[in-house]
Amino acid sequence: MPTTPDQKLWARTRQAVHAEVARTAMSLFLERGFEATTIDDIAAAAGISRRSFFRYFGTKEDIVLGDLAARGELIRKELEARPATEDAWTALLNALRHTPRPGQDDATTLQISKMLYGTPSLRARSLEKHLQWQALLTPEIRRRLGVAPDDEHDLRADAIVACVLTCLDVAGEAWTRSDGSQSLEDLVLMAVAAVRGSAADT
Amino acid sequence: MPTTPDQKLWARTRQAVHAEVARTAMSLFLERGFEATTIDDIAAAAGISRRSFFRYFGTKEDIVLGDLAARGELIRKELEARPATEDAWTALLNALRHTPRPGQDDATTLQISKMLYGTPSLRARSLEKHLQWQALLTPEIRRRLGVAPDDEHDLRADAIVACVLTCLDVAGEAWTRSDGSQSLEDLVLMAVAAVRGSAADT
DNA sequence: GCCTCTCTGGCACTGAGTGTCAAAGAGTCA
DNA sequence: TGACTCTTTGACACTCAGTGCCAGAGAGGC
Repeated sequence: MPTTPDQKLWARTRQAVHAEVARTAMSLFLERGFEATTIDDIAAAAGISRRSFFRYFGTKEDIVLGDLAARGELIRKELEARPATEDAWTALLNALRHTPRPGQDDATTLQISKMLYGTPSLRARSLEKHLQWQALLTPEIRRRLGVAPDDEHDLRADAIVACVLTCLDVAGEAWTRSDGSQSLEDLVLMAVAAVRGSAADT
Repeated sequence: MPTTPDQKLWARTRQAVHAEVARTAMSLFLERGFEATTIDDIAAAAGISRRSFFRYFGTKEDIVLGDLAARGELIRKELEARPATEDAWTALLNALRHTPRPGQDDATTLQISKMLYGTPSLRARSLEKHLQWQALLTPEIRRRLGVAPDDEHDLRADAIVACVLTCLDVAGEAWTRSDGSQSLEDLVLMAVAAVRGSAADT
C-alpha cells in the first residue's frame, strides 16, 4: 500500500476517523462500562452513523482488542528474528518481551485489563485472538523443534506455544488482580517456572 | 431438592423436555450446521415456543456445551479423591482420565468435535467453560502445592491447571484433526510431555 | 467537466436474548 | 370436590448486534 509517501486523503482520513472513534468509545467504556455502552451511543458520541461504525469495526469487541491481531504479527516477526541458539521457550518468551506494547500509562492499562477480565464477551474474544497468535507462532516453533513447519501430525509445537500464551494470560490476570503491583514480566516467568518445574513444585 | 424419591411431575417433565429439545437441536446442528440453525428452527422442530426454549437453555451454545459445567464439578470431585502421593500434574491428569465422558459413539463425538472446533462462537464458549474448570480445580492444586486454597497471590497453581487444560484442548484439536485416529489420552500425554520437557525438545 | 472509486447515511432485515402478562396445569389442603 | 398456590407456558413487544442494499456526495485521475 505505501505507494505514495503521503497516502491518499481517503486512507488518511479513514485512519484518523478510526482512531477518533476508538478513543471516543474507549472513554465511554471506561466511564460507564463495556456492556452498558451500545453501538448507538458510540456512533452518536463520535458523530458518525451506526452503519459507518460497522465499516470501521467489525464488532464492539474489536475496539478494545483490534490491535491484538496486528500485535500477533509483530510477535511472529520478532520470534523469527530470535537467534537459532535460543530454545523454543526462550525464543517465545523473548519475542513476547521484546515486542513493543501499546503505549498507555499504567493506570489506563490496568483499567482496560480489569474491563477485559471482567467482561465475558471481551474475555472470549481475547482468548480467540490468542488462538490466532497460536496459529501464527506455531510454524516457527515447529522449525525450532526440527519439524516441518506445516507438519500437523506433531503436536509438540502446538502444545508449547499454547502453554506459553496460557502462562501469559494467567500472569496477566494475576497482574490485574494485584492492581499491577508486580511486574508482568516477572509474573510470566513465575508461571512458566511453575509449569516447567524449574522451581519448587510438589 | 430430593425430598421425594420420585420427583414432582414438574421436575420430571422438565428434564424430559430438556433432553428432548437437546436431542432435536443436536440432530439439526449435525444436519445443517450450528450457525445455519436458528432458535426458531429448533423450537419449531421440538414443538415448543421460542420463549420456552430460552427457559431451558440460556444460549444456543449451551445445547452443545451445557454438560461441560456439570463435568467440571465431577472432575473436581475426582481430583480431590486422588491420593495425596500424586503430584499436581499426575493428579490432574488422572482426574481428567477417570472422569466419565458423555457416552456417545465415536463417530458422533468426532462430528460434534469438528463442529466445536470449526464454529467460532462454540469455540469461544468452550474456552470460557475451561476457565470455569480452572477456577474449580485451582484450590485443590494449591492445596497440593502446600499453599492456602484461597491464596490468590501465588499463581503457580493457576498456571499448572491452566496449562493442563490447554494441553487437553490442544490434544482435542489434534484428535479432531486426525479424525480420531489416535487415542485422545495418548495425545494429552504427548502434549504434556512436550511442555514439561520430559521428551526431546530443543 | 466527465468518469470512477470510495465513503457515507438511511432503511429494512435477521437473529439472539429479555421482560411482562395472562392463561392453564400440577400439587396441597380441607 | 373446591379453593388456593406454585410453576410452566405461549404470545407480544422490546433491545441490541450485525448485515445487505441503495442512492448520494466528495476525491482523484483524465
